Amino acid sequence: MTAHIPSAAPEFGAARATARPTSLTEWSVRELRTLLAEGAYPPGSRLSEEELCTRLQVSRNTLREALRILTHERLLIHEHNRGVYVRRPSAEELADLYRVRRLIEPSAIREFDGTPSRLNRVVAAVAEGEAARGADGRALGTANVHFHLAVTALAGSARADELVLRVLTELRLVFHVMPDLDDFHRRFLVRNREILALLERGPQAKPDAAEALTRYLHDAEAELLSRYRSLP
Amino acid sequence: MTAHIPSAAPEFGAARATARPTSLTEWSVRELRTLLAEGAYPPGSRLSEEELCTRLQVSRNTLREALRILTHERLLIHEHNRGVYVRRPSAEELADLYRVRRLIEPSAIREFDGTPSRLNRVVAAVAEGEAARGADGRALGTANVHFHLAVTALAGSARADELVLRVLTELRLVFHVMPDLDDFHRRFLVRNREILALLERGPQAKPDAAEALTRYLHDAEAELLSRYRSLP
DNA sequence: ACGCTACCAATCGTCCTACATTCCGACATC
DNA sequence: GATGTCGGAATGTAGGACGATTGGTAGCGT
Repeated sequence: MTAHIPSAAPEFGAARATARPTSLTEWSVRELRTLLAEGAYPPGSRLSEEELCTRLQVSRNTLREALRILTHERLLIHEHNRGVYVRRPSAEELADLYRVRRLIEPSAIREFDGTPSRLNRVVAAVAEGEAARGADGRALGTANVHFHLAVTALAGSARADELVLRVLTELRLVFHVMPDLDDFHRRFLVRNREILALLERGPQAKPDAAEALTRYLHDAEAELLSRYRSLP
Repeated sequence: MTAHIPSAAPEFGAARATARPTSLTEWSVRELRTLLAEGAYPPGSRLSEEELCTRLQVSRNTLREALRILTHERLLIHEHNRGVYVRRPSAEELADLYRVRRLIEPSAIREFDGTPSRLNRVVAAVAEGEAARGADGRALGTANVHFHLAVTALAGSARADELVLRVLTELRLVFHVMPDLDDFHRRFLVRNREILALLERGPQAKPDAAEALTRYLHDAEAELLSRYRSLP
Protein backbone atom coordinates (compact mmCIF):
# COMPACT_ATOMS: atom_id res chain seq x y z
CA MET A 1 0.00 0.00 0.00
CA THR A 2 2.85 2.34 0.57
CA ALA A 3 3.53 1.79 -3.07
CA HIS A 4 5.46 4.70 -4.41
CA ILE A 5 4.56 7.54 -2.19
CA PRO A 6 6.83 10.34 -3.25
CA SER A 7 9.33 12.00 -1.06
CA ALA A 8 6.86 14.54 0.22
CA ALA A 9 4.62 12.07 1.94
CA PRO A 10 2.78 13.25 5.00
CA GLU A 11 2.56 9.82 6.48
CA PHE A 12 -1.08 9.61 7.31
CA GLY A 13 -1.55 8.14 10.71
CA ALA A 14 2.11 7.39 11.19
CA ALA A 15 3.71 7.18 14.58
CA ARG A 16 5.44 10.28 15.81
CA ALA A 17 8.91 10.79 17.12
CA THR A 18 10.62 9.26 14.15
CA ALA A 19 14.28 8.51 14.45
CA ARG A 20 16.38 11.29 13.07
CA PRO A 21 17.50 10.32 9.61
CA THR A 22 20.53 11.45 7.72
CA SER A 23 19.19 14.88 7.01
CA LEU A 24 17.91 16.94 9.89
CA THR A 25 16.12 19.27 7.53
CA GLU A 26 14.13 16.49 5.91
CA TRP A 27 13.40 15.05 9.27
CA SER A 28 12.08 18.42 10.41
CA VAL A 29 9.92 18.66 7.34
CA ARG A 30 8.34 15.30 8.00
CA GLU A 31 7.93 16.07 11.65
CA LEU A 32 6.25 19.38 10.97
CA ARG A 33 4.08 17.92 8.27
CA THR A 34 2.85 15.33 10.68
CA LEU A 35 2.15 17.94 13.29
CA LEU A 36 0.18 19.96 10.79
CA ALA A 37 -1.74 16.96 9.51
CA GLU A 38 -2.66 16.12 13.06
CA GLY A 39 -3.85 19.60 13.67
CA ALA A 40 -1.32 20.37 16.36
CA TYR A 41 -1.25 23.88 14.97
CA PRO A 42 -4.65 24.89 13.68
CA PRO A 43 -4.92 26.85 10.46
CA GLY A 44 -4.24 30.51 10.96
CA SER A 45 -1.92 30.06 13.90
CA ARG A 46 1.46 31.58 13.79
CA LEU A 47 4.56 29.44 13.98
CA SER A 48 7.35 31.02 15.93
CA GLU A 49 10.76 30.09 14.67
CA GLU A 50 12.19 30.10 18.12
CA GLU A 51 9.48 27.93 19.56
CA LEU A 52 9.82 25.39 16.78
CA CYS A 53 13.57 25.36 17.16
CA THR A 54 13.31 24.33 20.76
CA ARG A 55 10.46 21.96 20.05
CA LEU A 56 12.28 20.13 17.28
CA GLN A 57 15.71 20.69 18.72
CA VAL A 58 17.18 22.00 15.52
CA SER A 59 18.95 25.21 14.72
CA ARG A 60 17.20 28.14 13.17
CA ASN A 61 18.98 27.60 9.87
CA THR A 62 17.77 24.06 9.60
CA LEU A 63 14.30 24.99 10.67
CA ARG A 64 14.03 27.78 8.14
CA GLU A 65 14.99 25.44 5.35
CA ALA A 66 12.22 23.13 6.47
CA LEU A 67 9.75 25.98 6.65
CA ARG A 68 10.62 27.03 3.14
CA ILE A 69 9.75 23.61 1.88
CA LEU A 70 6.44 23.47 3.70
CA THR A 71 5.61 26.92 2.48
CA HIS A 72 6.33 25.74 -1.01
CA GLU A 73 3.88 22.93 -0.42
CA ARG A 74 1.29 25.49 0.52
CA LEU A 75 0.88 24.13 4.00
CA LEU A 76 2.23 27.35 5.43
CA ILE A 77 2.22 30.89 4.28
CA HIS A 78 5.13 33.17 4.67
CA GLU A 79 4.48 36.80 5.45
CA HIS A 80 7.62 38.76 5.04
CA ASN A 81 9.02 40.05 8.31
CA ARG A 82 6.02 38.68 10.10
CA GLY A 83 6.57 34.98 10.18
CA VAL A 84 4.97 31.82 8.90
CA TYR A 85 1.40 30.85 9.57
CA VAL A 86 -0.48 27.65 9.11
CA ARG A 87 -2.35 28.12 5.91
CA ARG A 88 -6.03 28.62 6.07
CA PRO A 89 -7.36 28.12 2.57
CA SER A 90 -9.97 30.60 1.46
CA ALA A 91 -13.25 29.46 -0.03
CA GLU A 92 -11.89 30.29 -3.46
CA GLU A 93 -8.88 28.13 -2.80
CA LEU A 94 -11.05 25.34 -1.56
CA ALA A 95 -12.87 25.54 -4.87
CA ASP A 96 -9.58 25.47 -6.69
CA LEU A 97 -8.52 22.36 -4.86
CA TYR A 98 -11.55 20.58 -6.17
CA ARG A 99 -11.04 22.04 -9.60
CA VAL A 100 -7.63 20.40 -9.84
CA ARG A 101 -8.95 17.18 -8.50
CA ARG A 102 -11.62 17.16 -11.17
CA LEU A 103 -8.94 17.74 -13.74
CA ILE A 104 -6.78 14.89 -12.59
CA GLU A 105 -8.67 12.13 -10.88
CA PRO A 106 -11.25 11.40 -13.58
CA SER A 107 -8.48 11.69 -16.12
CA ALA A 108 -6.53 9.09 -14.24
CA ILE A 109 -9.44 6.71 -14.60
CA ARG A 110 -9.64 7.36 -18.31
CA GLU A 111 -5.94 6.67 -18.67
CA PHE A 112 -6.06 3.48 -16.63
CA ASP A 113 -4.47 0.72 -18.64
CA GLY A 114 -5.95 -2.17 -16.71
CA THR A 115 -2.90 -3.13 -14.67
CA PRO A 116 -4.37 -5.40 -12.01
CA SER A 117 -2.08 -4.34 -9.18
CA ARG A 118 -3.28 -0.79 -9.57
CA LEU A 119 -6.88 -1.78 -9.41
CA ASN A 120 -6.09 -3.87 -6.36
CA ARG A 121 -4.90 -0.83 -4.60
CA VAL A 122 -8.29 0.75 -5.10
CA VAL A 123 -9.93 -2.41 -3.84
CA ALA A 124 -7.79 -2.28 -0.74
CA ALA A 125 -8.62 1.36 -0.18
CA VAL A 126 -12.35 0.71 -0.41
CA ALA A 127 -12.01 -2.17 2.01
CA GLU A 128 -10.07 0.03 4.39
CA GLY A 129 -12.81 2.60 4.23
CA GLU A 130 -15.53 0.15 5.02
CA ALA A 131 -13.51 -1.27 7.85
CA ALA A 132 -13.26 2.23 9.25
CA ARG A 133 -16.95 2.91 8.92
CA GLY A 134 -17.46 2.98 12.63
CA ALA A 135 -14.28 4.86 13.37
CA ASP A 136 -13.78 8.55 13.94
CA GLY A 137 -13.36 11.26 11.38
CA ARG A 138 -9.64 10.91 11.12
CA ALA A 139 -9.67 7.24 10.20
CA LEU A 140 -12.45 7.85 7.72
CA GLY A 141 -10.60 10.78 6.23
CA THR A 142 -7.45 8.76 5.93
CA ALA A 143 -9.27 5.95 4.20
CA ASN A 144 -10.76 8.43 1.80
CA VAL A 145 -7.36 9.86 1.09
CA HIS A 146 -6.10 6.39 0.32
CA PHE A 147 -8.97 5.81 -2.03
CA HIS A 148 -8.28 8.91 -4.03
CA LEU A 149 -4.58 8.26 -4.07
CA ALA A 150 -5.26 4.79 -5.34
CA VAL A 151 -7.53 6.11 -8.05
CA THR A 152 -4.93 8.63 -9.09
CA ALA A 153 -2.30 5.93 -9.14
CA LEU A 154 -4.31 4.20 -11.85
CA ALA A 155 -2.65 6.57 -14.26
CA GLY A 156 0.78 5.43 -13.20
CA SER A 157 2.27 8.87 -12.97
CA ALA A 158 4.49 9.61 -10.04
CA ARG A 159 4.01 13.33 -10.48
CA ALA A 160 0.26 13.05 -10.57
CA ASP A 161 0.38 10.95 -7.44
CA GLU A 162 2.42 13.53 -5.68
CA LEU A 163 0.24 16.37 -6.80
CA VAL A 164 -2.91 14.72 -5.55
CA LEU A 165 -1.19 13.85 -2.32
CA ARG A 166 -0.36 17.50 -1.88
CA VAL A 167 -3.83 18.63 -2.72
CA LEU A 168 -5.35 16.20 -0.28
CA THR A 169 -2.93 17.28 2.40
CA GLU A 170 -3.95 20.84 1.78
CA LEU A 171 -7.56 19.81 2.04
CA ARG A 172 -6.81 18.47 5.45
CA LEU A 173 -6.19 22.01 6.54
CA VAL A 174 -9.74 22.79 5.55
CA PHE A 175 -11.02 19.83 7.46
CA HIS A 176 -9.28 21.03 10.56
CA VAL A 177 -11.48 24.08 10.75
CA MET A 178 -14.71 22.26 10.03
CA PRO A 179 -16.52 20.32 12.72
CA ASP A 180 -18.51 17.14 12.32
CA LEU A 181 -17.06 15.75 9.17
CA ASP A 182 -17.49 12.15 10.19
CA ASP A 183 -20.79 11.91 8.45
CA PHE A 184 -19.47 13.77 5.44
CA HIS A 185 -16.72 11.23 5.00
CA ARG A 186 -18.94 8.29 5.77
CA ARG A 187 -21.42 9.14 3.09
CA PHE A 188 -18.74 9.06 0.45
CA LEU A 189 -17.71 5.55 1.35
CA VAL A 190 -20.69 4.29 -0.58
CA ARG A 191 -19.71 6.22 -3.62
CA ASN A 192 -16.17 4.95 -3.39
CA ARG A 193 -17.52 1.45 -3.69
CA GLU A 194 -19.75 2.42 -6.59
CA ILE A 195 -16.84 3.82 -8.49
CA LEU A 196 -14.81 0.74 -7.77
CA ALA A 197 -17.65 -1.40 -9.09
CA LEU A 198 -17.60 0.54 -12.33
CA LEU A 199 -13.86 0.20 -12.57
CA GLU A 200 -14.08 -3.53 -12.12
CA ARG A 201 -16.51 -3.73 -14.99
CA GLY A 202 -13.68 -3.18 -17.41
CA PRO A 203 -12.50 -0.58 -19.90
CA GLN A 204 -15.87 0.13 -21.47
CA ALA A 205 -17.16 1.38 -18.14
CA LYS A 206 -14.29 3.78 -17.64
CA PRO A 207 -16.19 6.82 -18.91
CA ASP A 208 -18.98 6.04 -16.49
CA ALA A 209 -16.52 5.69 -13.64
CA ALA A 210 -14.83 8.92 -14.59
CA GLU A 211 -18.12 10.70 -14.71
CA ALA A 212 -19.25 9.28 -11.41
CA LEU A 213 -16.05 10.54 -9.87
CA THR A 214 -16.59 13.95 -11.38
CA ARG A 215 -20.05 14.17 -9.87
CA TYR A 216 -18.65 12.90 -6.60
CA LEU A 217 -16.12 15.70 -6.54
CA HIS A 218 -18.69 18.27 -7.48
CA ASP A 219 -20.97 17.19 -4.68
CA ALA A 220 -18.21 17.11 -2.13
CA GLU A 221 -17.09 20.56 -3.14
CA ALA A 222 -20.59 21.96 -2.97
CA GLU A 223 -21.20 20.58 0.47
CA LEU A 224 -17.88 21.67 1.85
CA LEU A 225 -18.16 25.11 0.32
CA SER A 226 -21.58 25.78 1.70
CA ARG A 227 -20.50 24.72 5.14
CA TYR A 228 -17.19 26.51 4.84
CA ARG A 229 -18.82 29.79 3.97
CA SER A 230 -21.03 29.65 7.02
CA LEU A 231 -18.10 29.44 9.38
CA PRO A 232 -16.91 32.11 11.80
CA MET B 1 29.14 45.49 4.72
CA THR B 2 26.86 47.60 2.64
CA ALA B 3 24.42 44.79 2.84
CA HIS B 4 21.45 45.49 0.64
CA ILE B 5 22.01 48.52 -1.46
CA PRO B 6 19.83 47.64 -4.38
CA SER B 7 21.41 49.66 -7.13
CA ALA B 8 25.05 48.76 -7.08
CA ALA B 9 25.45 45.10 -7.88
CA PRO B 10 28.36 44.39 -10.17
CA GLU B 11 26.74 41.63 -12.13
CA PHE B 12 28.30 39.17 -14.48
CA GLY B 13 27.74 38.97 -18.16
CA ALA B 14 24.47 40.45 -19.26
CA ALA B 15 22.79 43.08 -17.20
CA ARG B 16 20.56 40.64 -15.45
CA ALA B 17 20.62 42.58 -12.20
CA THR B 18 16.99 42.33 -11.36
CA ALA B 19 16.16 44.72 -8.61
CA ARG B 20 16.47 42.97 -5.33
CA PRO B 21 13.01 42.68 -3.87
CA THR B 22 11.98 42.50 -0.30
CA SER B 23 13.10 38.94 0.16
CA LEU B 24 16.62 38.01 -0.83
CA THR B 25 15.75 34.35 -0.78
CA GLU B 26 12.93 34.76 -3.25
CA TRP B 27 15.12 36.91 -5.39
CA SER B 28 17.76 34.22 -5.39
CA VAL B 29 15.20 31.63 -6.36
CA ARG B 30 14.06 33.66 -9.33
CA GLU B 31 17.59 34.43 -10.31
CA LEU B 32 18.63 30.82 -10.18
CA ARG B 33 15.53 29.67 -11.97
CA THR B 34 16.32 32.04 -14.78
CA LEU B 35 19.89 30.84 -14.95
CA LEU B 36 18.70 27.27 -15.13
CA ALA B 37 16.09 28.00 -17.75
CA GLU B 38 18.72 29.72 -19.83
CA GLY B 39 20.95 26.75 -19.54
CA ALA B 40 23.70 28.57 -17.70
CA TYR B 41 24.25 25.36 -15.78
CA PRO B 42 23.59 22.34 -17.96
CA PRO B 43 21.77 19.36 -16.48
CA GLY B 44 24.04 17.16 -14.47
CA SER B 45 26.41 19.90 -13.42
CA ARG B 46 27.10 20.40 -9.80
CA LEU B 47 26.28 23.66 -8.11
CA SER B 48 28.80 24.71 -5.55
CA GLU B 49 27.31 26.60 -2.67
CA GLU B 50 30.33 28.76 -2.34
CA GLU B 51 30.43 29.66 -5.99
CA LEU B 52 26.76 30.56 -6.05
CA CYS B 53 27.13 32.61 -2.91
CA THR B 54 29.72 34.81 -4.51
CA ARG B 55 27.89 34.89 -7.81
CA LEU B 56 24.58 35.96 -6.29
CA GLN B 57 26.16 37.89 -3.45
CA VAL B 58 24.07 36.24 -0.81
CA SER B 59 25.02 34.35 2.29
CA ARG B 60 25.15 30.62 2.43
CA ASN B 61 22.05 30.45 4.59
CA THR B 62 20.01 32.44 2.16
CA LEU B 63 21.33 30.48 -0.74
CA ARG B 64 20.55 27.17 0.88
CA GLU B 65 16.95 28.21 1.43
CA ALA B 66 16.74 29.05 -2.24
CA LEU B 67 18.29 25.75 -3.21
CA ARG B 68 15.78 23.90 -1.08
CA ILE B 69 12.96 25.51 -2.97
CA LEU B 70 14.40 24.73 -6.36
CA THR B 71 15.05 21.18 -5.29
CA HIS B 72 11.45 20.95 -4.25
CA GLU B 73 10.52 22.13 -7.72
CA ARG B 74 12.56 19.28 -9.12
CA LEU B 75 14.89 21.57 -10.97
CA LEU B 76 17.76 20.43 -8.79
CA ILE B 77 18.55 17.28 -6.97
CA HIS B 78 20.06 17.20 -3.58
CA GLU B 79 22.52 14.48 -2.75
CA HIS B 80 23.20 14.40 0.92
CA ASN B 81 26.66 15.56 1.83
CA ARG B 82 27.51 15.78 -1.84
CA GLY B 83 25.76 18.89 -3.01
CA VAL B 84 23.06 19.91 -5.40
CA TYR B 85 23.10 19.14 -9.09
CA VAL B 86 21.07 20.41 -11.96
CA ARG B 87 18.52 17.75 -12.56
CA ARG B 88 18.84 15.61 -15.59
CA PRO B 89 15.55 13.84 -16.02
CA SER B 90 15.78 10.19 -16.93
CA ALA B 91 13.88 8.78 -19.87
CA GLU B 92 11.35 7.38 -17.45
CA GLU B 93 10.88 10.80 -15.94
CA LEU B 94 10.52 12.36 -19.33
CA ALA B 95 7.74 9.88 -19.97
CA ASP B 96 6.17 10.81 -16.67
CA LEU B 97 6.23 14.47 -17.55
CA TYR B 98 4.16 13.72 -20.61
CA ARG B 99 1.92 11.42 -18.64
CA VAL B 100 0.95 14.25 -16.33
CA ARG B 101 0.48 16.57 -19.21
CA ARG B 102 -1.87 14.12 -20.84
CA LEU B 103 -3.78 13.94 -17.61
CA ILE B 104 -4.19 17.66 -17.25
CA GLU B 105 -4.10 19.52 -20.51
CA PRO B 106 -6.83 17.63 -22.34
CA SER B 107 -8.85 17.70 -19.16
CA ALA B 108 -8.50 21.44 -19.08
CA ILE B 109 -10.04 21.61 -22.52
CA ARG B 110 -12.93 19.43 -21.44
CA GLU B 111 -13.55 21.65 -18.45
CA PHE B 112 -13.38 24.87 -20.44
CA ASP B 113 -16.48 26.87 -19.73
CA GLY B 114 -16.27 29.15 -22.75
CA THR B 115 -14.97 32.26 -21.07
CA PRO B 116 -13.81 34.38 -24.00
CA SER B 117 -10.81 35.95 -22.32
CA ARG B 118 -9.38 32.51 -21.71
CA LEU B 119 -9.78 31.52 -25.30
CA ASN B 120 -8.18 34.77 -26.32
CA ARG B 121 -5.11 33.83 -24.44
CA VAL B 122 -4.80 30.74 -26.57
CA VAL B 123 -5.30 32.84 -29.66
CA ALA B 124 -2.52 35.14 -28.57
CA ALA B 125 -0.21 32.23 -27.88
CA VAL B 126 -0.79 30.75 -31.30
CA ALA B 127 -0.12 34.12 -32.88
CA GLU B 128 3.05 34.44 -30.87
CA GLY B 129 4.16 31.07 -32.10
CA GLU B 130 3.60 31.88 -35.71
CA ALA B 131 5.37 35.18 -35.31
CA ALA B 132 8.33 33.27 -33.95
CA ARG B 133 8.34 30.76 -36.77
CA GLY B 134 11.59 32.04 -38.15
CA ALA B 135 13.22 32.53 -34.80
CA ASP B 136 15.55 30.24 -32.92
CA GLY B 137 14.69 27.31 -30.73
CA ARG B 138 14.36 29.32 -27.59
CA ALA B 139 11.72 31.69 -28.93
CA LEU B 140 9.83 28.78 -30.44
CA GLY B 141 10.03 26.86 -27.21
CA THR B 142 8.80 29.83 -25.24
CA ALA B 143 5.87 30.31 -27.57
CA ASN B 144 5.00 26.66 -27.20
CA VAL B 145 5.14 26.97 -23.46
CA HIS B 146 2.76 29.89 -23.65
CA PHE B 147 0.39 27.90 -25.78
CA HIS B 148 0.21 25.04 -23.34
CA LEU B 149 -0.09 27.37 -20.39
CA ALA B 150 -2.94 29.11 -22.14
CA VAL B 151 -4.66 25.82 -22.83
CA THR B 152 -4.26 24.79 -19.22
CA ALA B 153 -5.62 28.11 -18.09
CA LEU B 154 -8.86 27.25 -19.86
CA ALA B 155 -9.73 25.26 -16.78
CA GLY B 156 -9.34 28.29 -14.58
CA SER B 157 -7.41 26.54 -11.86
CA ALA B 158 -4.47 28.36 -10.37
CA ARG B 159 -2.99 25.13 -9.11
CA ALA B 160 -3.25 23.43 -12.45
CA ASP B 161 -1.60 26.42 -14.06
CA GLU B 162 1.23 26.24 -11.64
CA LEU B 163 1.66 22.53 -12.02
CA VAL B 164 1.88 22.74 -15.78
CA LEU B 165 4.29 25.62 -15.52
CA ARG B 166 6.48 23.47 -13.35
CA VAL B 167 6.28 20.53 -15.64
CA LEU B 168 7.15 22.64 -18.63
CA THR B 169 10.04 24.18 -16.78
CA GLU B 170 11.27 20.72 -15.97
CA LEU B 171 10.92 19.80 -19.61
CA ARG B 172 13.23 22.63 -20.43
CA LEU B 173 15.95 20.73 -18.66
CA VAL B 174 15.43 17.95 -21.14
CA PHE B 175 15.59 20.34 -24.01
CA HIS B 176 18.90 21.64 -22.79
CA VAL B 177 20.56 18.33 -23.45
CA MET B 178 18.98 17.77 -26.84
CA PRO B 179 20.32 19.47 -29.93
CA ASP B 180 18.37 20.72 -32.91
CA LEU B 181 14.95 21.14 -31.43
CA ASP B 182 14.05 24.08 -33.61
CA ASP B 183 12.38 21.86 -36.11
CA PHE B 184 10.71 19.85 -33.40
CA HIS B 185 9.10 22.95 -31.99
CA ARG B 186 8.28 24.37 -35.36
CA ARG B 187 6.34 21.35 -36.45
CA PHE B 188 4.04 21.62 -33.49
CA LEU B 189 3.08 25.17 -34.32
CA VAL B 190 0.75 23.80 -36.95
CA ARG B 191 -0.90 21.53 -34.49
CA ASN B 192 -1.30 24.37 -32.02
CA ARG B 193 -3.32 26.19 -34.62
CA GLU B 194 -5.38 23.11 -35.38
CA ILE B 195 -6.29 22.70 -31.75
CA LEU B 196 -7.19 26.34 -31.51
CA ALA B 197 -9.44 25.96 -34.55
CA LEU B 198 -11.27 23.14 -32.82
CA LEU B 199 -11.60 25.17 -29.66
CA GLU B 200 -13.10 28.04 -31.57
CA ARG B 201 -15.70 25.75 -33.00
CA GLY B 202 -17.48 25.73 -29.69
CA PRO B 203 -18.32 23.30 -26.91
CA GLN B 204 -19.37 20.41 -29.11
CA ALA B 205 -15.88 20.25 -30.57
CA LYS B 206 -14.21 20.09 -27.18
CA PRO B 207 -13.81 16.32 -27.20
CA ASP B 208 -12.13 16.54 -30.57
CA ALA B 209 -9.82 19.25 -29.34
CA ALA B 210 -9.00 17.27 -26.24
CA GLU B 211 -8.25 14.22 -28.30
CA ALA B 212 -6.13 16.14 -30.75
CA LEU B 213 -4.11 17.45 -27.84
CA THR B 214 -3.72 13.97 -26.45
CA ARG B 215 -2.34 12.72 -29.75
CA TYR B 216 -0.13 15.78 -29.92
CA LEU B 217 1.35 14.96 -26.55
CA HIS B 218 1.78 11.33 -27.43
CA ASP B 219 3.63 12.21 -30.60
CA ALA B 220 5.83 14.74 -28.90
CA GLU B 221 6.70 12.27 -26.20
CA ALA B 222 7.50 9.54 -28.68
CA GLU B 223 9.78 11.74 -30.69
CA LEU B 224 11.56 13.17 -27.70
CA LEU B 225 11.95 9.78 -26.09
CA SER B 226 13.42 8.14 -29.12
CA ARG B 227 15.88 10.95 -29.53
CA TYR B 228 16.58 11.14 -25.84
CA ARG B 229 17.44 7.47 -25.61
CA SER B 230 19.97 7.78 -28.39
CA LEU B 231 21.97 10.39 -26.57
CA PRO B 232 25.46 10.01 -25.08
C1' DA C 1 -12.02 60.38 26.43
C1' DC C 2 -10.12 60.01 21.76
C1' DG C 3 -6.67 60.00 18.40
C1' DC C 4 -2.00 60.56 17.13
C1' DT C 5 3.04 59.97 17.79
C1' DA C 6 7.09 58.18 19.44
C1' DC C 7 9.28 54.72 21.56
C1' DC C 8 10.12 49.64 22.78
C1' DA C 9 10.23 44.85 22.76
C1' DA C 10 9.84 40.87 20.02
C1' DT C 11 10.91 38.66 15.65
C1' DC C 12 12.36 38.15 11.38
C1' DG C 13 15.99 38.50 7.61
C1' DT C 14 20.57 38.09 6.66
C1' DC C 15 25.25 37.42 7.41
C1' DC C 16 29.16 35.32 9.69
C1' DT C 17 32.05 31.95 12.01
C1' DA C 18 32.83 27.47 13.68
C1' DC C 19 33.19 22.72 13.52
C1' DA C 20 31.78 17.79 12.88
C1' DT C 21 30.76 14.77 9.19
C1' DT C 22 31.26 13.01 4.86
C1' DC C 23 33.14 12.36 0.45
C1' DC C 24 36.76 11.94 -2.86
C1' DG C 25 41.03 11.69 -4.76
C1' DA C 26 46.07 11.06 -3.81
C1' DC C 27 49.36 8.49 -1.98
C1' DA C 28 51.28 4.54 0.25
C1' DT C 29 51.28 -0.38 1.02
C1' DC C 30 51.03 -5.07 0.01
C1' DG D 1 46.74 -3.86 -9.53
C1' DA D 2 43.90 -4.01 -5.48
C1' DT D 3 43.37 -2.28 -1.01
C1' DG D 4 43.96 0.80 2.83
C1' DT D 5 44.85 5.24 4.76
C1' DC D 6 45.27 10.22 4.94
C1' DG D 7 44.16 14.99 4.03
C1' DG D 8 41.71 18.52 1.64
C1' DA D 9 37.34 20.23 0.38
C1' DA D 10 32.54 20.81 0.63
C1' DT D 11 28.40 20.02 3.00
C1' DG D 12 25.35 19.86 7.39
C1' DT D 13 24.26 22.03 11.44
C1' DA D 14 24.79 25.05 15.27
C1' DG D 15 24.87 29.42 17.22
C1' DG D 16 25.68 34.30 17.58
C1' DA D 17 25.28 39.02 15.91
C1' DC D 18 22.73 42.86 14.35
C1' DG D 19 19.90 45.80 11.30
C1' DA D 20 15.07 46.09 9.82
C1' DT D 21 10.26 45.59 10.42
C1' DT D 22 6.22 45.16 13.03
C1' DG D 23 2.78 45.50 16.62
C1' DG D 24 1.83 47.25 20.79
C1' DT D 25 2.01 50.71 24.39
C1' DA D 26 2.82 54.71 26.94
C1' DG D 27 2.46 59.35 26.63
C1' DC D 28 1.12 63.57 24.58
C1' DG D 29 -2.02 67.02 22.65
C1' DT D 30 -6.65 68.50 21.69
